[in-house]
Amino acid sequence: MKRQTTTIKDIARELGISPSTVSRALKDHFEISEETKKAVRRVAEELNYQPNSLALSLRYSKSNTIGVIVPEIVHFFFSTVISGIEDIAQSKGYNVIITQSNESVAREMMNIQTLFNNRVDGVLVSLSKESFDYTHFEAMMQKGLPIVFFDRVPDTLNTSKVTVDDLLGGQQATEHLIKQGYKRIGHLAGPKNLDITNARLEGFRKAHEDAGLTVDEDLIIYDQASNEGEAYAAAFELLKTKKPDALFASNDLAAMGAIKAAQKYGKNVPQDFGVVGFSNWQFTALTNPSITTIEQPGFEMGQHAAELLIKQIESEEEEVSVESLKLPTNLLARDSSKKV
Amino acid sequence: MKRQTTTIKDIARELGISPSTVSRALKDHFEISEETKKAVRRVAEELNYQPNSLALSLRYSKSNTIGVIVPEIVHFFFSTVISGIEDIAQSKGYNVIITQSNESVAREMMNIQTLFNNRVDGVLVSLSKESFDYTHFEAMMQKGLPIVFFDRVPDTLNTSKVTVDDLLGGQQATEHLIKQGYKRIGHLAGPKNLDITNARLEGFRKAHEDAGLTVDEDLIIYDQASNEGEAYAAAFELLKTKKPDALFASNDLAAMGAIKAAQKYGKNVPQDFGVVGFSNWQFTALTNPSITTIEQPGFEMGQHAAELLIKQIESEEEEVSVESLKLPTNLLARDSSKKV
DNA sequence: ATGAAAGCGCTAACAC
DNA sequence: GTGTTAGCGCTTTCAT
Repeated sequence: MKRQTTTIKDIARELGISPSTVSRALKDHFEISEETKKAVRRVAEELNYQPNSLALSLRYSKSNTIGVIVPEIVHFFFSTVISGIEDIAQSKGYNVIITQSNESVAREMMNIQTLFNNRVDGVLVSLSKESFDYTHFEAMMQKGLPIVFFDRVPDTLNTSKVTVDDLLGGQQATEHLIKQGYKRIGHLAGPKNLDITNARLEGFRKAHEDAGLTVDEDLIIYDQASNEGEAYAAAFELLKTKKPDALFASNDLAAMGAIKAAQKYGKNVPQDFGVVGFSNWQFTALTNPSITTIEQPGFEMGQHAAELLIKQIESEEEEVSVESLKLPTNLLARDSSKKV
Repeated sequence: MKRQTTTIKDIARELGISPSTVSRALKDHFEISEETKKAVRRVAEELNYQPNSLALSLRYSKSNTIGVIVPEIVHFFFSTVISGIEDIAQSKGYNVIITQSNESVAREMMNIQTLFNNRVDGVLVSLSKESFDYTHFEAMMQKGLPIVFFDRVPDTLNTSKVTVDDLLGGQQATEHLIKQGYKRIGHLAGPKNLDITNARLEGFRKAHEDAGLTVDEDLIIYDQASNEGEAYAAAFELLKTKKPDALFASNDLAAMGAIKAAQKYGKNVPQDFGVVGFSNWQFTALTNPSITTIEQPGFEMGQHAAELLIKQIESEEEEVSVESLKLPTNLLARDSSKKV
């Protein structure tokens, strides 16, 4: 079925004037007589005229669309970010095209290419887990495509990024446990080579330092936190050999493992054993009242990333400004005071 | 920063031929000499030519983009549907623009208008809770915009719809409980005026009938299932007065309420009290091992909806074909056999 | 086998 | 104050 549309020409013909006059009248151009303007507006209304954005995009070489590449949409954190992106985009008159990499670099490369070909004005990217090489993004940026990264950002690329303040988060989490009276806090950390692992650990150390405590290095376990089972085993072993009185888990699955290990070990969580976990998955926070959660501000991240990108798109500067934002985390505390 | 692009003209200039020849060569037109084609392809490759999709869209009045309106993106079910939509769209060369209504009709009307103005080729819609009037969609459809509804569909509009087979789901859920040995099954139903409420109830009755059981109407509670607290109260009251041995909850929050009420009442779930709940939120299924869940096939729904829409978009017919699909639900059974 | 020209819908410099 | 024209990038009819 053919779509019926009225164009500027239709209005012009109707009124016996030229298309350019109509165009100007619709934009309230100062050289057009009030009379003509009124007439044009009336007819436009009558015929239910809607400007053709495709024509505009072509004319201005600007699509007013931004692209997004996320590892997966079906993920609480990323869909929250998308929501934040939508929020800003909408308010600034941009459409949002969502694509997902499914954690594959190949898909990621396809996506960025597709988005570029579809003339998006800029792209927001959170890297797939496989992405250690960023040349496909670099190439696009060199072609003049503005890209802002969020959450999972490239370490080397000189570009705008929005991330979570992991140091602060690590500190908040640890402080919380210390405040509850816990002193021997185990740490189920991520892989040693990851920036976030180290930032969170730094926060962990800082909190200890601030409280006048020393960190027992034996209580830090690296790279055993990628799933619940692994974390469970690591936590149980830790409990047996090093007797921590609380656990800091680097993600929510690890936190689940930690809790189960503590319970298995005879601990009462959260009454006599504290667990705090980073989460971008919301499940822990919502469903497990025993875990104190460090919440990642997804919506705000989306907002900030979109704002940065649009600023870059609309900037006249030849030289792109590079900004790095670190958003504060949020502590969702549970009542888990250690019984003294 | 200006975006550099090579156009067909650049290739033409480079080779000293006309743009139209280049265009034809690139489409492997039979009247172009093999020699020219080769040269064109070579230069296109060299200059990294990418067709301008905006120009194409304008030329063909087809954007190869479909719009989506969901109540909210941050919702397991809807993000799953979106994922399914992406899947099909991608494979058929369509972009997807996502918008959310945030459960407001006003936003919904804005969204459909925006999408229309942005020349999407068709739209997939799941209605907001506020939407009982569908004239804004009807108007668009009359203008020739293909629309396919999914999950929350309009009852009156004559249009393609994709939904879940609630009757089957209700039946599956009930059968499951009956098979476990439960005989007095309470039913926390939705509002009486909703189609899904009645379909699920019908399945509930059918399962009873098939098993030679009669339904005790007193065990059916309407419209007290919209949140956990409400459901809890209703379930507790039901337990006290009507002594059911199992509960069928019309959604996952209600299921949570039902479980808590049963536990409060001294029941052991799932050992001596069965609970089954519909879920499009996944939380129950993933996190509460006591609830048997009727899963709604989100991904498949997205796929089917997108397929239907694209078929409609690409159909040459003047008359749009209206199809209604009901997708089978999936029972995620838990081990909750009644101890006999 | 290839080129010139018109047009998708809109805008803006340049007429008058 | 309004019309004419050219052009955004591409395709396609009509010439040659």
